[in-house]
Amino acid sequence: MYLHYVSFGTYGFEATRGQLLFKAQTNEKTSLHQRIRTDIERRILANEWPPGFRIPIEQELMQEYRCSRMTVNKALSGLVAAGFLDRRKKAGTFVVYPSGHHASLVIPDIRKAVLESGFPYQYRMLGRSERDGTAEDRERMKLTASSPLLEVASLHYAGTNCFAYEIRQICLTASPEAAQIDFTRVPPSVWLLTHVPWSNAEHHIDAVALEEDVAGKMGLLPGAASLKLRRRTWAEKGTITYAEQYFAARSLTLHASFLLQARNG
Amino acid sequence: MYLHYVSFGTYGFEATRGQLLFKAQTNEKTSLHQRIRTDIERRILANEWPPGFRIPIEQELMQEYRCSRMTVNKALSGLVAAGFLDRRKKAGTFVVYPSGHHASLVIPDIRKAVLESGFPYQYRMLGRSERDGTAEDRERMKLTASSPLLEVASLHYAGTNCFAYEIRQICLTASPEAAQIDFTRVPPSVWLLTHVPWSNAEHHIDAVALEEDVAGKMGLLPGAASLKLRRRTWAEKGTITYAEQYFAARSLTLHASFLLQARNG
DNA sequence: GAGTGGTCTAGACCACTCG
DNA sequence: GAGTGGTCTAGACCACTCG
Repeated sequence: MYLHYVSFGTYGFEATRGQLLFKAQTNEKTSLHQRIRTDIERRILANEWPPGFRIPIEQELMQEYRCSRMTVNKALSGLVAAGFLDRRKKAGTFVVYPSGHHASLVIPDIRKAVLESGFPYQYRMLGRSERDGTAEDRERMKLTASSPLLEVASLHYAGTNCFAYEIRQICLTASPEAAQIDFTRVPPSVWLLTHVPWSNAEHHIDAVALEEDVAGKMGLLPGAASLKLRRRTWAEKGTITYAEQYFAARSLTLHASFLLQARNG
Repeated sequence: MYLHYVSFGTYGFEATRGQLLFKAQTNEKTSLHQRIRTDIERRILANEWPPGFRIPIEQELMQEYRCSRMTVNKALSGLVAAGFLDRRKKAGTFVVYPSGHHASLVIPDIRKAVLESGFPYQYRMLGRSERDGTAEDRERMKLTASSPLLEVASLHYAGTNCFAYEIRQICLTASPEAAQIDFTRVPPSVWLLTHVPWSNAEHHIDAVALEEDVAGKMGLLPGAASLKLRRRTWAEKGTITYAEQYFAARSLTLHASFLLQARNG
């Protein structure tokens, strides 16, 4: 029964679908479960199977696509993970009602963002201090215990213009080696990325009017519009670092595209 | 060989791991492939298997976890989709070097965002017009052909404060019914969400200083900081709508959390 | 009770790509 | 050439939940 898709019949609706899928296969070398998934996704996006619609059960799809249950199941599981379908035992498989928008956001590396804008990148450390974490620090870093922190303030330039101001706290309990690093030469983000390679992050984005001290450091007027990014980064052992970055208005645009994942709920 | 995990031995490293996995199973009723996935993910996050590391081949993992190849494969495929692993035939399976940050962003429904802030929500349409799309419209809406557009400007209030100003174009070729809708009563976003339920979207986020006309409509001073969201929405047949939304500074914060999907690249 | 999905197995053939 | 992953099958047992 291998290469079963070659032996599709040529009459009836199911045969037609089979033919179409086979053509797609010869062109793109996609796997059968992938083609089934794409086909069902297309029906949903074209509103042929609208939200709330109960799609055929696995047994019927097995017949339509002439394949085993595991293959249909793989396609449907992907569509569940992608938020298109909801499956309930006994009840069946339903097209999800979309709610709100979810998107996949690329949080740019500042250096990369500057270079992509066509300007030379320059980094300058403004200040560095070690101190014990305050209650406020523990709150925003979600630390359970007090910890010494390393605080680094820095500026990032695109050519002669200030691109971003950054103030960052690094938890020295989680990353004691950070105390030894010369952050006048290496931006903390770069060192952290190579030092703590696998981590989770949580971001908050809003627009603010710059306060006088930050505006002064950035060479902008107080009250200037700025995109503010707050990021907490953590790994297995807890929070590693918390950073606040201020971008001059229009210097940075975040792009977020449609995200299949987590679309339901 | 069903319930094979009950019959794990009690000596040696593999047996120990089996025991741990079994315990997790009895507590949480998670499936075997899910437990394998979580276990490998933990090893990666704990840097036990650092970036670049070649993890054991499927045959070895089958032995370690005492299961079939399909089960191991399902776990590993999930980790590939999540961006943790990279698989190459003959070469093996490797832990990915993370590059940049990706996050899952929730794009809030304005009405929902206002109500969640604890204020009553109010909507007011400012203007409505039909016109032919200009070259600029076609550019930002990515329309291939000229089309009549419906343009709706509106304000969204949180209590007595302006929460957002929105200007939206709806492609009347894609959604001719929109011409008949009374948008003084229904916000376009609400009508579109129920009318065109499955669609894709692309967002751009930046901070701007409000220009005089927009600031005036929002009851703010010119130059005030604002989070600007541009969204293009499309489905099978092409672009449906393009919207620009201005949020008063600090009225809206976007939250983006770590996204496993698409972390590599 | 019975329909439906969730998961797992043992085995198979194959494609890719490293060396 | 050979190691490794990619995919698919046919069948099985089971859990959930609808009615």
